[in-house]
Amino acid sequence: MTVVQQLIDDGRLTDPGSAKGRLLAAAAQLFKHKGYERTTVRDLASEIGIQSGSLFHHYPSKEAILKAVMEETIVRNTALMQAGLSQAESPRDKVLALIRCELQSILGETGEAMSVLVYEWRSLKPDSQQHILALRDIYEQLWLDTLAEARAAGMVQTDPFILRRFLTGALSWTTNWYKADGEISIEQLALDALTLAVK
Amino acid sequence: MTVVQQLIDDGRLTDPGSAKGRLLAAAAQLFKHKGYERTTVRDLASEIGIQSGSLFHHYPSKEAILKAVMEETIVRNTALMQAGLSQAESPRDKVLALIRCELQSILGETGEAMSVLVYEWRSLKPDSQQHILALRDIYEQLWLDTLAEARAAGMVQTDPFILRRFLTGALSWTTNWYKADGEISIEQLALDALTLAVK
Amino acid sequence: MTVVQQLIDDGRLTDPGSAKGRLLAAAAQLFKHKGYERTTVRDLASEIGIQSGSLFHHYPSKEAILKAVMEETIVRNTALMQAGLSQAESPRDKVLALIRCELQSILGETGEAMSVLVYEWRSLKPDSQQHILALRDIYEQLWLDTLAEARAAGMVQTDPFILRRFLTGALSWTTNWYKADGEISIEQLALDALTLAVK
Amino acid sequence: MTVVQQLIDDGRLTDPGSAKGRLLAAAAQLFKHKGYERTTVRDLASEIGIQSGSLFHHYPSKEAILKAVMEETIVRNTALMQAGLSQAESPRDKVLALIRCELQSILGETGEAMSVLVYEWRSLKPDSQQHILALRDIYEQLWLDTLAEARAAGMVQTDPFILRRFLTGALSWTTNWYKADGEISIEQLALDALTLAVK
DNA sequence: AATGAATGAGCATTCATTCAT
DNA sequence: CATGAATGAATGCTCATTCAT
Repeated sequence: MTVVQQLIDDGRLTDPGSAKGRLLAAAAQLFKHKGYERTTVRDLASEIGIQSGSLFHHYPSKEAILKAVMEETIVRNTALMQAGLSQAESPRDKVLALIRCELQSILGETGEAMSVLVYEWRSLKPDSQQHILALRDIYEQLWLDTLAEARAAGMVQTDPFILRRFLTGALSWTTNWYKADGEISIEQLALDALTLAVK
Repeated sequence: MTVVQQLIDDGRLTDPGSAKGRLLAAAAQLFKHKGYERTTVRDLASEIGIQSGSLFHHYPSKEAILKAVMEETIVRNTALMQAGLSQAESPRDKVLALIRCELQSILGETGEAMSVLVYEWRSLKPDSQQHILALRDIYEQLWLDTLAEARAAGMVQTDPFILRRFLTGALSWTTNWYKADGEISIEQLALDALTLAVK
Repeated sequence: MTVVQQLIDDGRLTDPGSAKGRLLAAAAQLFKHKGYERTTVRDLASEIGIQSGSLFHHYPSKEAILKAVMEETIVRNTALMQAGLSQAESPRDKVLALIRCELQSILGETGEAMSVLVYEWRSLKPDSQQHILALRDIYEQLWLDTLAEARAAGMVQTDPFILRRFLTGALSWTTNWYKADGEISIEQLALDALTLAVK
Repeated sequence: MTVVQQLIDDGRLTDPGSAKGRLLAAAAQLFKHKGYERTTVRDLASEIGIQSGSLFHHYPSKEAILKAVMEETIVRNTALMQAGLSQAESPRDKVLALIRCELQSILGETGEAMSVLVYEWRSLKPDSQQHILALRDIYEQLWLDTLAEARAAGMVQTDPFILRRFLTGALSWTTNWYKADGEISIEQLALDALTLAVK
C-alpha cells in the first residue's frame, strides 16, 4: 500500500479519509450499481451525509465527479501495475503480474471505480474523455510492451493489440459474475486467465 | 436468413419492415450509441417519424421497448446459434461456430441490439430481468454444453463456466473497438478468439 | 387596431387570445413588475393556469419568452408608428405623431412589454440581442428620418441622434411615474414632450 | 473634491480607500454591468479579494450593499449639486449647473452607482426604498426649486414636475449610449440638454 | 476580521406518460 | 392509430447566508 500512500502524499490521489475521498468512494459504488445517469446528486450527497447543494463545494458538476473517479482509478492502477511489474522477471511472470493486478483492481476494494471506468465512458464529456484517454494510454502501453515481450519470447501467437483487447473484455467482465466469497480465489482466476493468453 | 424468417413467420420475432420492427431497430441503435437513459422517447419517435405520444400505442412504456429489444435479440441469436451448431461436427468446429455466431451478432447488422443486451441490463426492471434471464439460460446452455464437450475431448483445461465467462467478456468487448472497415475480418477475429479457448 | 390585426393575420404577431399570446401578455406584466430575474417560470405558468413544465411546450426557455416579448413589441410598435406617420403631414405633426405613438406604447395596454424592452436588455443572450437590434434599427430609423426632416425645416437645432436619445430616455421614463388616472392626459403629455424637442 | 472629502470626514460617506469603500465601488460596477440579481456575493467578494463569507462581516446582506451604494450615491450627489448651485447666479446657470452635475454623476467616475440607483430600484426591500426615498426627496427638491425659479423668470413653460421627470429620464438614459471617448464632451451634452429645458 | 465548508430553499429545465381530439 | 398539449415529479445546479474554527 506504500505505492498508493506515496501518490496521496504527492497529491496525485485524494486521501480516502477526506471528505472528497469519501465522496469519490461513494460515487464509484453508486455509479457502478445504479449507473451514472440513474444516480442523482441527491443520492450521492445523502450517501456521505451532506446536502445535495454541498456537493458542488467539492466538485463543480456531477460529471466532474465521474471524471475524478475515473482519473483516480487510472492513476492508482497504473502505479500498482508498475510496482507489480517491477517484481516480475520472466515474460510469463510479467503477464501474470498484469493480469493479477488488473483483477485485483476490478474485484477488490476499488473494483467499483474500475467498473465505472469501463462502463460509464459515454457519460463523460468529450473534453474529459480526451483527458482520461491520455492517462489510459500510459496504462495500456504497459500491457502492450509486456505482451510484445511475451510474443518475442514465442509464448504468444496472437497480435498483442488484439490479445490485449480480448483480455480487457474478459477481465473487466468478471465484475459481473465473480463472487469473492465463492470457491475460486482471485489468484486462481488469474492463472486461468493466463492460460487464455499464453500457452 | 431462413432461420430468422421462420421466426418472423412464427410470430416469435417482429417483422423488421413493420412499424414495430423499425422502432426496435431504431431503439437498438439509439440505446447503444447514447445509452438507454440518455435516449428520450422523443428521440425514438422522431427516428421513425411519429410523435412521442404515439409510441405508447405500440409499447406501454419506454422500458418495454428496451425489454423487447433484448428479448428479440436473444430469441434471434439463440436460433442462429442452433443453426450454426447443427452444421459443425468436431468439438473444435462447434466452439468456432459459437464464437463466429456470437461475433456476427455483436459486430454485424444487429450488433447494436446485442450491445444493449449487455450494457443496459441495469435499466431493466427486476421483473423484466427475470424474464430475459430465462431466455438467456437457453442460450448459455448451448455454450456450456459445447465447451463441456470440448473439455471431454481434452481440448480445454479450464472449467467451462469460467471459460464461458471469459469469452463472454472478450467477445462482447469487441463492440467497443472492432472496426468493420479495418484490416481484420470477423472470421479472422473468430479464429484468434478460438486460440484463447482451445489449444 | 386594423394594423395590429393585419400583423396577426400575417403571422408576424401572436394572437393575444391564443395560449402563446396570453403567455406573452402575462410575461410582459410580470417581467415589468418583478423584473425578469425575479420572475420564475412557476410565476409565469401559474399566471396563465398551467404547470411550469408545460411552458416549455410553447417556448424552449425562459429567455426565449423574454425575446418573444421584445420582438413582438418592436414589430407592433414599428407598424403603429408607420401608420401614425402616414397620417401626419407637417414635420411638426410627424414628430408629434411619433411621440404620441411611443407614449401610447409605453403607457397603454402594451406598456409593460415596452418597459421590458427597455429595462431587461441585459438579460438577453448576445444572439438574441443581435436579432432584436436589427428590428430596433428599423424602428429607430423612422425617428431619425423624421427628426432630420424637422431639422431641415429649421425646427430643431440639436443633432437628431442626440435628440432622439434624450427623447428615448424622457419618454421611456414616464412608465415610472405617469398615472393614467391622474390629471394629465397622454395627449397633453405628448404636447409637453413636443416642446422639449422643437421650438 | 473638497465637498466629498468633508462628507468622508463627517462620516456621512465611506472612505473609498477603505475595505468597505472598495466594496461599494466594486458593487456599483458589478451591479451596473451585470445587474443586481445576476451579481453573486462571490463575484463581489472575489472582486475585492476576500471570500464570500467574509462579506457578511461588513454588511448583513447583499441587499444592504445595494442600499448602501444607493444611499452613498444620493448623499454625495446632493452635496455636489448644492456646491454646484452655490456658484451659479442666473436661473439659466443654475439649471445648467444641475444638468452638468447630474451628467457628471451619471457619466463620470461614480456613474455606475448612479445607474444602479435608477435601474435596480425594484430589488430594494420596501423598507429600504422608504429610506432612500427620503434622501432622494432632498435631492429632487433642489431640482424643483430651481426649475420653479426658471419658470418664474419666464424661461420655462412646462410644469416643473413634468419637466423634471422628462429630464430625469433623458439624463439617466445617457448611461446607455454616451461614450466618454467619443466626439462630444459632457459639457456640450449638458448644453444640448439645457436647450431641451429652456428656450 | 477572515475562512471555507455546509446549508437548504429555490431555480430552469427535462421527460415519460396521459388523454381529449 | 396518431396527434400534440399538458402533466408533475424529478434533475442538476445556484446562491445568499451561517457558523465553527
